[in-house]
Amino acid sequence: MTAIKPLRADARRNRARILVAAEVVFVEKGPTASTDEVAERAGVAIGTVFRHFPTKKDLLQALVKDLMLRLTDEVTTLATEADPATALFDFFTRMVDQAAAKKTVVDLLAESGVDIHVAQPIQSLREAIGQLLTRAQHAGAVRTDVGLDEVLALLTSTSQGALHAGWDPTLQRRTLTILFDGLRPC
Amino acid sequence: MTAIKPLRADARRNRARILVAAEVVFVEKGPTASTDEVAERAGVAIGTVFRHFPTKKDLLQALVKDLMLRLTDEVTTLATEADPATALFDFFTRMVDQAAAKKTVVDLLAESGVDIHVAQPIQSLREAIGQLLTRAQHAGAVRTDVGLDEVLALLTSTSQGALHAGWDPTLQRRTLTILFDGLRPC
Amino acid sequence: MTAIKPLRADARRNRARILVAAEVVFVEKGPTASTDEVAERAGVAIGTVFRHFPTKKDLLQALVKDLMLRLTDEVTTLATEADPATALFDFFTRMVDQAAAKKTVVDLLAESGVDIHVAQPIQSLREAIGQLLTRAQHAGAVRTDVGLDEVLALLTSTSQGALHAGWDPTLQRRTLTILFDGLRPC
Amino acid sequence: MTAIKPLRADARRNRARILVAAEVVFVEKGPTASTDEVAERAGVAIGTVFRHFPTKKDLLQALVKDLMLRLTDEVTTLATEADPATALFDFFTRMVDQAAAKKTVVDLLAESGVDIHVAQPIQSLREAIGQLLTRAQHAGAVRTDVGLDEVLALLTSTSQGALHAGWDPTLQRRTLTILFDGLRPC
DNA sequence: CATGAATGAGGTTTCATTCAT
DNA sequence: AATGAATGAAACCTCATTCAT
Repeated sequence: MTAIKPLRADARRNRARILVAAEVVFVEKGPTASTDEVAERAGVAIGTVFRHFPTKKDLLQALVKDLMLRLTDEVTTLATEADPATALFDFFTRMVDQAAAKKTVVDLLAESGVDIHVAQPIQSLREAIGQLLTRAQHAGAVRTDVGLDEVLALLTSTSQGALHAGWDPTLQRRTLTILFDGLRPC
Repeated sequence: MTAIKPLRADARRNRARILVAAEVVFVEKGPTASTDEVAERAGVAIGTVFRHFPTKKDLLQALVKDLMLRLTDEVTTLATEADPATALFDFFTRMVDQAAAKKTVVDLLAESGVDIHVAQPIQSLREAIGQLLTRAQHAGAVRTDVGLDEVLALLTSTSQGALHAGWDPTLQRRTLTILFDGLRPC
Repeated sequence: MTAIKPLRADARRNRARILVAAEVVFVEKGPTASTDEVAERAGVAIGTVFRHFPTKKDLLQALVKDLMLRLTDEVTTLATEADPATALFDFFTRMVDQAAAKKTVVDLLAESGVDIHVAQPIQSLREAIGQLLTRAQHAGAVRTDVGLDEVLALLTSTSQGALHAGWDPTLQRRTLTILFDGLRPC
Repeated sequence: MTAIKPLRADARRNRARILVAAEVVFVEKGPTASTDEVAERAGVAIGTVFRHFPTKKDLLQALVKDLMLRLTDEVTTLATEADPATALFDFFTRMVDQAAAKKTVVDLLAESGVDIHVAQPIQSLREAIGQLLTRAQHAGAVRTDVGLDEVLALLTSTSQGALHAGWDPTLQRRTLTILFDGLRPC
């Protein structure tokens, strides 16, 4: 149980602005973009960035954690509210779309050799996606011999692939179609 | 048409050693590894690296070009000698295996924001893979409504995905199986 | 004549705690230790340190002043109550002992380029030691051609020397013995 | 046995210039002076300083080592050529004089928390001074119950003491006189 | 008065690239 | 052509000091 110290209003505001700025900057220039640039974009001084994230690594990790939490929320909603037969495919599609629009932080993480110490958020996401899969299988929309690991592997691969040049939306659909056909019972 | 100046024997030897060293180093540490380290590993002085490749970018591009040529050779052989029905899947599998073993240079390229000026080698590779695909389709092993672009997209995605932690060989096979099922006629 | 504003009870308490903390921290890490660390050790916020001591320099100076006052007290007691023939040597010995135990603030001062504006406390200490010397000379324990300046010079030198590695207590005694022999009449 | 790689002429020249500049700068401003300033004074770029001394610590240590070597030379000359009865006192006096003229690097070292890894040069110096002492004792100029450790302790103390404000040359002589009286047989 | 977040100059260090040897 | 020292911009990070809460 970690007692999280409540931050002062301005500090919390700055923390948020830094994370937003960091996402934008790193998405644009990759994880080698300078911390200075993040600070400038966030409209704070460089020292403020380092007060909140003592290391660049810490900043990247916080970014990942954040993204994971947002994703988990989204997936959980789908898992409880959407049509089981299509929810997994919908999520898959949405994720790849997002990845294509901006270099995901999952990617940043992979590229910058950050040691993953965000186990818990990742675990939550994994479980949420697991629900999607199970429900899709119960609904007969996905083969029962497909495991969560394969789904995740395909998801991350395709998301990252979508980042690279030359994937127009049409190509994405066609690629996903092939994948989905592989996942379907027949 | 560029007239290629014939290099002195020792110069050509050095060029080769640098490329080998660069591949090893960048595979190990990612594209942010220092050029110094490449030089040391190649057993030459840093100045020699820059004489052959005026820029780090140039070094990366040469690496990509090199890899493309090797891959094209391999694919061409498959396309003319192997069983049409399985050649595409074999190649696909082999490529993912290699990617899992070492960060491919395709990846390096993507990460370092290198402007792609290796059009020609890439084009050759593309065409060679196109042959594999066509022959597989003629042999009835692949759906005829699948295009070369989708195949390439899936190939690069999966290759890059294979780099990331947690893909044991078994997972790779299972993931590829799903993909291949998606590509097959039924 | 500076009218000293009476401080509120909590402010006075904080001031004292900061000084104690500063002595501990600077003794441990040298005068380059960060003011943050002093604040943390004192259990106050950084702003509180700067309210009491507008500058790091001020903090160092206050520390020196404090030490001088304590030393002067001690010497004055010796000068009025102890055996004249041994009081100087006793004091000398005690001071070197203390210096060996913890980096004196005199030393801190010297290292941090602080302009000496602690003239008055230093003057008092000087006079107190002067008394010790005079009385020792009257008692025939110290040569009469030795001046206060020399005594102070030897005192500070030896105190600082005692800080450096390799001065075990035995070596301190032997070194002081030589010094004292030099100070004695014959 | 460390094989010392012979440096290129310009590299050796730069190394020397950096050391000279460092001595000047650190003497003037203390060990907290910036490495940038050393570079500027040496007329080289900042990167050159760090090529020769990868860390500020390294630069300080090299400075110490250098000084030790020069001192050892000086002492050895005295030990073989000068009058045994006065050589020790001469050296002692000269060292204190130098210390008074410029903050010695021994002092810098002590202040900057540098781990001493200059054992060998220090040992040589120690031995050279030991010779001075032995010869002075044989010549009847120093008490035979005085050890090398005490002499060194007094030497470093007095040298450092001489750095601090208020030691005019006259005071130095008088202080040394007392010390020397303590060392002499009577 | 106390707090502690924000500031931003400045320090150390790295690294692609140039150039004298 | 090879060498490797020099360059210097830019990165990361620290810390004395200010100021809103």
